Amino acid sequence: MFLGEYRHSIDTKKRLSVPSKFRRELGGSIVLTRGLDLSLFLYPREEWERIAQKLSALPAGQAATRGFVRLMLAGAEEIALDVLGRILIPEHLRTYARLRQQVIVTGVYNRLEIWDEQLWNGYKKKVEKDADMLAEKLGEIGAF
Amino acid sequence: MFLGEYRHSIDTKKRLSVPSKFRRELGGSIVLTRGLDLSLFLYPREEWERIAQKLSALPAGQAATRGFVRLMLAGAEEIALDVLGRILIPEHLRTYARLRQQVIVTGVYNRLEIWDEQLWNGYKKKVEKDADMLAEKLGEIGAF
DNA sequence: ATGAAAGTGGGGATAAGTGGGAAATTTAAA
DNA sequence: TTTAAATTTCCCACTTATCCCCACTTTCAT
Repeated sequence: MFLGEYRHSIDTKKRLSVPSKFRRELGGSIVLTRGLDLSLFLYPREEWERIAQKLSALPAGQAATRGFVRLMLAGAEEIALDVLGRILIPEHLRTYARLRQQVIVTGVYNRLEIWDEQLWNGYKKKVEKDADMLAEKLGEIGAF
Repeated sequence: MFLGEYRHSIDTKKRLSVPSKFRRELGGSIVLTRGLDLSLFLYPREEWERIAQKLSALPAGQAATRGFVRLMLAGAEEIALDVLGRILIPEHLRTYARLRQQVIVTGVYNRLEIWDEQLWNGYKKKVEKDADMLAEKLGEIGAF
């Protein structure tokens, strides 16, 4: 399980160090994808294959579903860590997530998320505001 | 599994580089076909044969189905990569997909898609608008 | 304080994408 | 049938991006 929040920077060559704590669990084969809320998701390959299989099994007849599947699959990239544990972030994904130099890498259960630092801070603030409501929901599902 | 999004250009001789990442998996024998939503599909030969078989197995009773199947099968061309990994796009397919100079080549699970850049950008925007619905879908299938 | 590990930065080799000339082939026209 | 035009194929060259390697700095733990 991935846990923790790290502040890293993207260098002039579009490289980003994956926090060393995560590298072992990620394994050698990694998939970087378009995530939710303007973030990117990083999965170990096996985990991603589970998702890709489900996506590809959705009915291709409906235009909306087709578009969705297309966006998710085309928005994914199989990438590799370089010798020093860095990844190269493709242009279209960097654009999608509005990544600038400072980014946040967080562990979220079965994946990592990559956020632009400012978006992350804004998102956190917004979520904290809703904390009370969230607490209620959590109670409902029997957490805590 | 084909994944990713690449921006390439068609040169004055109607040639298009296939992203090198895809070449190995495509193999030597390739089929280029009229796709859905004004794109072209590119399949490894074996994969295409599977699909052609499915298409031809559809009930031919309904005129609409018959027409669709005919269009898909008739629009297919077997093509080859040149020494540098480029394909030559036949006139009628280039016209169908409205390809200009800048095109996007995407990996979508078992095929590649070729889009005119502007059409692709417009399509992405349209699909992204439905992000909320998409997120719900994601929850439904247990992805993420 | 010291050593080891992690993050950051950059030079240079290699590969990929792009463009164009010229030979070879095909098509059309005379 | 021959000639001319157009298209395709093969080849080579240029530019840009990616990969590999090394080195410096910072952080953390001993």
